[in-house]
Amino acid sequence: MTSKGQKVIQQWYKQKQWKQFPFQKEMEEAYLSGFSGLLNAPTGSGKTFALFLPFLADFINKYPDTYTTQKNNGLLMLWITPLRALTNDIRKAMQEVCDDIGLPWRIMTRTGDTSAAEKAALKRKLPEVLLTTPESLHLMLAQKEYNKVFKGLRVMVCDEWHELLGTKRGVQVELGLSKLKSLSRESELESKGGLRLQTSDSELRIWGISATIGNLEQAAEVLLGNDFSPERIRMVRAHVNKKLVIESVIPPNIENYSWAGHIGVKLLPQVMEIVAKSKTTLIFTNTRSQSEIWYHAIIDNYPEYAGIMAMHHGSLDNDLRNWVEQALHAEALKVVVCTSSLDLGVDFRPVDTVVQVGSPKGVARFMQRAGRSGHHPGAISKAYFVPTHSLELLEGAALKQAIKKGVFESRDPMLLTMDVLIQFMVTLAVSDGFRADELFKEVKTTFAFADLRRDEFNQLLDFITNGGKTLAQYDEFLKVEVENGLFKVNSRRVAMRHRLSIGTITSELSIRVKWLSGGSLGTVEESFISKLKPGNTFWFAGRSLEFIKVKEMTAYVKKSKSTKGLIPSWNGGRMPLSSQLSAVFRDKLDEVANGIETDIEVKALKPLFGLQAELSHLPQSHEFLIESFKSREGHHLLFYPFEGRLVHEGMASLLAYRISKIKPASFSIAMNDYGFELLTDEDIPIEEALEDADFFSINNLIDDIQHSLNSNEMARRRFRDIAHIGGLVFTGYPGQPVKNKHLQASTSLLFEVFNEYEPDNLLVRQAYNEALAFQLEEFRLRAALQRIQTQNIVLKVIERPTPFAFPILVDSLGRERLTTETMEERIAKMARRYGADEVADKPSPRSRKTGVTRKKGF
DNA sequence: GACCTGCTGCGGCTTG
Repeated sequence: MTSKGQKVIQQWYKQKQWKQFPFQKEMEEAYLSGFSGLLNAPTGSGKTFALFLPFLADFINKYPDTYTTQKNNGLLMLWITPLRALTNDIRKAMQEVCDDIGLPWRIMTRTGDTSAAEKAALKRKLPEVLLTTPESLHLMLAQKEYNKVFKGLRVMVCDEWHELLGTKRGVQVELGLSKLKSLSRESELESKGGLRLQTSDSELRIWGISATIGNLEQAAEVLLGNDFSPERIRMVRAHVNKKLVIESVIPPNIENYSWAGHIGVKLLPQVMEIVAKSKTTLIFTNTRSQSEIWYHAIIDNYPEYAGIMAMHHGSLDNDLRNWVEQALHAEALKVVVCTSSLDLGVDFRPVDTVVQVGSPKGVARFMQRAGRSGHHPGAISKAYFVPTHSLELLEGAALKQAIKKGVFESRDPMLLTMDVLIQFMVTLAVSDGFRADELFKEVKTTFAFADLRRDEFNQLLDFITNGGKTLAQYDEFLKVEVENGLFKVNSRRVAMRHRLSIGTITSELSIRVKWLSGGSLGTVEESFISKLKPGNTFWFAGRSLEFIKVKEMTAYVKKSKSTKGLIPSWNGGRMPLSSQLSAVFRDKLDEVANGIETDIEVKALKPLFGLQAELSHLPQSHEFLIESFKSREGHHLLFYPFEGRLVHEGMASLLAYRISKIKPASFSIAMNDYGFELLTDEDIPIEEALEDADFFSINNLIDDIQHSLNSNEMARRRFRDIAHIGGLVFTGYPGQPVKNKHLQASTSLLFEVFNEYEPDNLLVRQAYNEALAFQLEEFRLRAALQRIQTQNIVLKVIERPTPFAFPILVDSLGRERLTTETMEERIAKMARRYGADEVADKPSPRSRKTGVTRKKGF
């Protein structure tokens, strides 16, 4: 039997001359039967309509009168997206449907872009559907009488949930939802009449929309929370078979292609051939600096592209980025060089080709990017993989295989992030206040805080009211007052400061680059600008700029004619090769070692692998290769776990520590995504170390790690963000930021104080846990060690660097130094080498070049 | 024989 609502929708489809999406029926059935759940569908598959239309049908069925007589008030649907830009597009699409079927609804957005007038209008009369971001949702929860806004809510949708899951923004969504769920239950009890006639179906429904990830079931669990019974949950899968063609660009002369490097401009001619025969191409690079370099290289060598080429990355001014996006839409551009900044967002129909320069580091990321091309239903996505060094070409083969086998990375949800919870508690205290028992119960329904203990919760309560054990004497930290059991912020100043700092995204302070004549180009880092002298030229935003002066965090520039100049680099996150892609990469390597040569990438790499076998060994899956050689610089040991650079970093420090227990030594450490190197100026007793069954063991792992690297420093860095999110430091009023150094110093000081006087402080504990989980990838490190223990160790003494070793030896910038020797021993050793007088001024050439200090990030 | 990495995302304006 077809309901009235369904009929209206079907008519709409007919009017549009659209076919129903294949998963539309299933989605409709699930929604109309009152389920909550997760819709697994890629972007561009019509997922917005798939959810919005059943929602409309459901409404029309239940309130046919309202549908025709416009008698409706209040928010019915809340739609959360991770991107401001998405809200506008979706709003338009929804409004069109409503207008088409004659439903007099208002669809509105509420983000940081929303003007004060619009916000006022929103308050005066609530729209039926509101599109927003996690941050804006929390800002609404920080308003007085927010319960009135949300009490009639029927459905919450979280779009692009895979993007938020696994982040603190995701936890923010979980917490916000828990509040809305409990509001819905309250109003259910109160409601008599109005729109909430039938209690049975008035319960809040929650739907997530997610691209395919490795843990979809868990994604649904996290979104819905622990109080959702499984029989009310549905998973709807779109099964949209998007045709994807992947091609690796093979360097013409593989013998001469560089063994190391990350830029890849050597293959510019091949890439430009692809660009020439495509309509519109996106060239994805891994770093902002790399996109500047590529843009520069294209303009230099293919000047005819001036005017039809653009660049897009996160440090460019918003106006510029918006212009690029519009120009893409309008088919005014032939090629855009970009970073992940174009991973998501508005659909760019004209794009028919995607080029990925360098390793995409993960299967999902590559799929996402490839999907930016051929965005019409039924169109083919075409993606090219461009290796930046020889061995990386094998990743091309691995990517193809992973996609064929349907391997996807998981997004692990974050747990017990106390900083986010503190912020949420103060948010509620700022608006209408909260009661401890009720809030504890609500918070426990979230996946993130399912294991939160009451004593921990009490610690947080104490923290926001009394500053905890440590900060009790500072007024600054006494934010929340308790009146008759109600936790509430009474100070207007505290409330305002809190609203100013809602959110979980923290960022480094940067220098804005502006023309002398006004107009902003974007931002660069302070460290880059400090390298420049007035009159120097640098390249940024695709232009040659002359640096004039710095004033109030702004670098002023004017146009330069010089074709040479520094290109800025930015310090961003370090993405390791994902464990899934690493695993397929090892499989491919095993095929190579067994002489299987079906992939064109493997065929092309034959000379390289031949040389590796000749100079050393090609490890099969049951083997673990270690290479050892001596040079002027000292004794080198190279290990190849193929587990991504973060794991290698931890493993390198760990093994260095374990070796140094046999014989004290100072190690220099270098690593890439495939392996790592230990270097010391004395003989390393590696055979002896390998005989010890505990060398690769996970016994005492945490202990040994804490001895081997500066976990304090790692936690301190993590603590900076935590303190920020937890509201322990104030970053200043908009437009007049607190100087970064002050912020750095005060979080550092707080960390010291806590560490010393309150080591069980929840935020400090969180800092150590985060360092372990995200900086060291402890879980993966364990798994890798366990795997290695089952493998046969193949130790090869080599004469000269192998194709495997070379890129690591080159990767000296990430070199770290681990010292277990006493200072006297080191001085004595250097004295023996240089003669006593010179010791003080002459470090070894290697360490001068690479720096003894740890790289930023640690 | 030859090199030199590190992404994205949001929000807020006036008080002490």
